[in-house]
Amino acid sequence: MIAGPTASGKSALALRLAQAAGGDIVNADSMQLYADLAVLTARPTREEMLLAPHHLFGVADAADGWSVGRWLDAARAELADIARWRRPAIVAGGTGLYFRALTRGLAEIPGVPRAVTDRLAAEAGAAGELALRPRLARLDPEAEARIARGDLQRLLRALAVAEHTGRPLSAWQADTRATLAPGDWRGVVLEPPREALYAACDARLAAMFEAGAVEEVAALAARGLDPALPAMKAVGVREILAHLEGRLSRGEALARAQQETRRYAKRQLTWLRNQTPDWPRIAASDPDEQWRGLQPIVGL
RNA sequence: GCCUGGGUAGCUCAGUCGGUAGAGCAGCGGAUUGAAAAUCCGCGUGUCGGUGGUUCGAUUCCGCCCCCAGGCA
Repeated sequence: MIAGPTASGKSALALRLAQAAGGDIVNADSMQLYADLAVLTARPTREEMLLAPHHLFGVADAADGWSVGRWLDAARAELADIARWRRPAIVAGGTGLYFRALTRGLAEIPGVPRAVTDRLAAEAGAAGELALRPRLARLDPEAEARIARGDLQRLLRALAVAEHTGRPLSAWQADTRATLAPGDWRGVVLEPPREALYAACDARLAAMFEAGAVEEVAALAARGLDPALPAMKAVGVREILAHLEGRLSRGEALARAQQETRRYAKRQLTWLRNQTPDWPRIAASDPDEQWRGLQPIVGL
């Protein structure tokens, strides 16, 4: 498993490893899932994907919002398939929660119907967070205590699960078992110096604009999808949309998208630092150095 | 050269009737179990341009110097 912030070099390293080890690459990035966003999510190109088998890249439609659970099911199926061919699987991506679901597991909670979440969201809009908190405190005091004030997303999720399943979210979550056996995998984190990483983020966003990111978002916008869908919230979509609507110049949109990317990279670093402290680190930002750092870890 | 205004956090600025300073943005730290590129919480990070003087004490008052902007020559 190769984790790391955006623009740290995961894809290139995964490809190199796949070629050297005869392995398959499985995507662990929540946005590279969507077919509509090839440029803006820095998805591997067609040429790169021909160099080794790639799985779960661009397999979802933006109109269809995926979730950790859906990804986990798909990833398990792909991993089982790859194992059948006795090939090594290389899971690479930037979504920390996906790695967590794979290594530490994800609670098996029954799906909550759309009607329930819609109703709760409407209630939150009308009554506000403060009105819903006492309700959650009664149904799931543990979750209520844990969820920070203002975090409406988690509050509604906990409430939805408790009300719909009749069992507190914290109870479901306490049930979690690891998806993969501890000895079956190894993880590594790419952790380039902050300054180099931010420079790479900036350069890549500029390249994306040159490579058609604006046109890509224009096509996505033309579909008229629900702005609440995950794909509509990818970094850069919002900024480019503002540009297309004339609220930002192209240069301003680029600058803001670069800034949002840097912030995103920082959040990823925070996650990895605290959630995967036991995974070995590769601090280099140069691809060759990263490869040399990876070899002893995977025994090549 | 003269006049005026201004040099305070990375940036734009506020402020201190003399008791070592605070906003926004940027930045940093943290949380993270079906939206996770999401969502949320927390934190000022300073030779107050330099140098002398007055003072118990100067970023604040005074002198000189440097820099920036505008005006007059």
